[in-house]
Amino acid sequence: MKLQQLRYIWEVSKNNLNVSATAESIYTSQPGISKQIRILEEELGIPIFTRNGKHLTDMTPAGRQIVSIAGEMLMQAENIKNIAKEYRDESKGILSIATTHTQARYALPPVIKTFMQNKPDVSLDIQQGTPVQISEMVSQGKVDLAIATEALELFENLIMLPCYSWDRCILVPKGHELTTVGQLSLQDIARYPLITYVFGFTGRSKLDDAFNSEHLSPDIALTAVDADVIKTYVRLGLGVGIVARMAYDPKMDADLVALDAGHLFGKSVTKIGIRKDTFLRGYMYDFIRLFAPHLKKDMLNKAMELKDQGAIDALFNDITLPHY
Amino acid sequence: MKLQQLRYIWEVSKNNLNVSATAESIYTSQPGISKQIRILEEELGIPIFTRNGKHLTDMTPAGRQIVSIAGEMLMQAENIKNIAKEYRDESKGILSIATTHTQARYALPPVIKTFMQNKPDVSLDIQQGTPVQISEMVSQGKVDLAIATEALELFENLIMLPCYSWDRCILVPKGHELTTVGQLSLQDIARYPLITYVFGFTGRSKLDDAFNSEHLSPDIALTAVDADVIKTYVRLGLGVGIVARMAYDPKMDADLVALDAGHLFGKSVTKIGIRKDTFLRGYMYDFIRLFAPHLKKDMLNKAMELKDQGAIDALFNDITLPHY
DNA sequence: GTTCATTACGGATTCCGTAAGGATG
DNA sequence: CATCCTTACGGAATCCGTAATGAAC
Repeated sequence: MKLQQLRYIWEVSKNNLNVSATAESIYTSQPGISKQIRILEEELGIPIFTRNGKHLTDMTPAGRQIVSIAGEMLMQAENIKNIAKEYRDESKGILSIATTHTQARYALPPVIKTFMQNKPDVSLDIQQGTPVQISEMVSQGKVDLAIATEALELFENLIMLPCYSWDRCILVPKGHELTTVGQLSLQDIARYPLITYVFGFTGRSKLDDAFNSEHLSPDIALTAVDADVIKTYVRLGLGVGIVARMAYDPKMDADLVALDAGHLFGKSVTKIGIRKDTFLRGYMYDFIRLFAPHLKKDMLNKAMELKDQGAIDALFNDITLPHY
Repeated sequence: MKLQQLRYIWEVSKNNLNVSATAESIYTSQPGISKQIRILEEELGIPIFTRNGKHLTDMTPAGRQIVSIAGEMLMQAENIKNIAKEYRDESKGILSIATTHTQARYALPPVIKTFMQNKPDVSLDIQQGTPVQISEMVSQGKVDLAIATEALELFENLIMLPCYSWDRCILVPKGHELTTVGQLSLQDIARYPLITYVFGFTGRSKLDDAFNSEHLSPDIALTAVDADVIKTYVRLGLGVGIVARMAYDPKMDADLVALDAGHLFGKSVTKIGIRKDTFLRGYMYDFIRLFAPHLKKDMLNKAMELKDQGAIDALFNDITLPHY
């Protein structure tokens, strides 16, 4: 059994059982992979993949278990390499983060600015995607961290660390009728066409829940994946925007008014997702600490050791998160 | 990075950093190991071992972490092989158990007899040793299971499953004065020279605790690692024996009298120790079930998933163990 | 002087590429 | 017939043994 062989079965399983595509994605030859898989199956004495003639059609039950363990082993191999890198030069390295537009645009900039000043030898790699995409990326080890409000819970090999809570505000152009209403109600808002996030983005589900629980079916006129787009259409007078509060910038958005809506939709919590059993490099601790000051190194270690999300959540029970 | 290289550093670390001895123990050449370790260190860019000239003297901090992960990876490689074996032929295999004389001689025979009848294609390999030795064996993956009352808690990569509780009895020759006493007290016993287990064996510590708490310092005339030896000396009239109750066989030991001593020393619990994250073959579940009927497959899986001994103990809180 | 790790070197094996072959849909 | 996996084959790299070297205790 070779690590290389384990990598091949792992990669093939992540590429829809297509060996040719796998070969391309990892820059090697297709017969090479095919051969090594055969050798491994030979050594183990069982097939890992089921074949129909010359096509891989599925995985055997044993194959599934084996591939899953292989995945863990590959991660541990990465961990060993990272430990070595950390001891070689703890200031140098790469920090790759997958996140959503909302975070990258509104929550991360100050953190990243400070981080880059503090750790000039760490190069930052920020990937952007949908919540599901970024969760998958961190789950497969393609990035070190994911930062998101949604979807992280879908991958059970991740642990989630609460970072900050936030609520929403209503955006209207200056002079809009709603600015004259005191405390807004859902009914007030539901009278207007709404512009907000696409489903699955930036706490959109909380928003739907709130309207549903009051049996309102508002007119969602337009949805977008990010607040910049939403603001643009609010400016055009196409409707009332509902965005995360941190997306409203009093200076840049002086032509808009942000009305309080925290009481209408409740708080959402943005979390960092990390793959269980990952070796964290020193600068990763620092970055996390910058982003969420309550996540001190020992707190983080404690959370990483607990493999159970319930136990991790309990850890944070009596901590008040920063709120925006 | 090769699995072979990881195996080498792991084995060297388990052989007092002696490469020559390691080479012999795993039947390969010493320069081969030396070379591969150098190549690995070269690839990682850091030393794993510290050297004084040509002698390995210690491990670097990074090396310790790396070797520890390497150990986990090697276990996972074993797990993959075992999964394959299980699917190839679930009836065939080897079950290796490390245990103490007391278990092998008194607790295991009926279990093993039944098991061998049920699973004729599984060959049993019973290793005997001191509690510390057998705990170490299972901790290093040299056997599948350890069965013992003591020492398992010393190795933190093991989980312990309570199997049965037992207490002690006092052995005297027929007609001995003590047989006329009704309910025995520690004082009664402490008047005679005692013959019992060597320290570290078969719950010996509980025994010392009991005497200490009454400020008695009995005359321990003779200690032995097993009850058969103890009985022999009791027969010679050299003293009063204190052994585990299951070591008294009314038929074979008809010339001796067993006096109740459960109230004097309290219960001990015999446990099965298994390395965390081990893949258990089907017949292993069956064996454990035979030995400890309350350890059903789902119960066992639940316990194996919890990595924390405290949580495992909680699982068994409301279960009454079989008692001997 | 014995124990122990490293270096040197050669043969066997393994790995991985290209090219050709055969099955599937 | 386009896609995809397997087989065939050859060159390069790797692995692992023996023998020789040199440092540590």
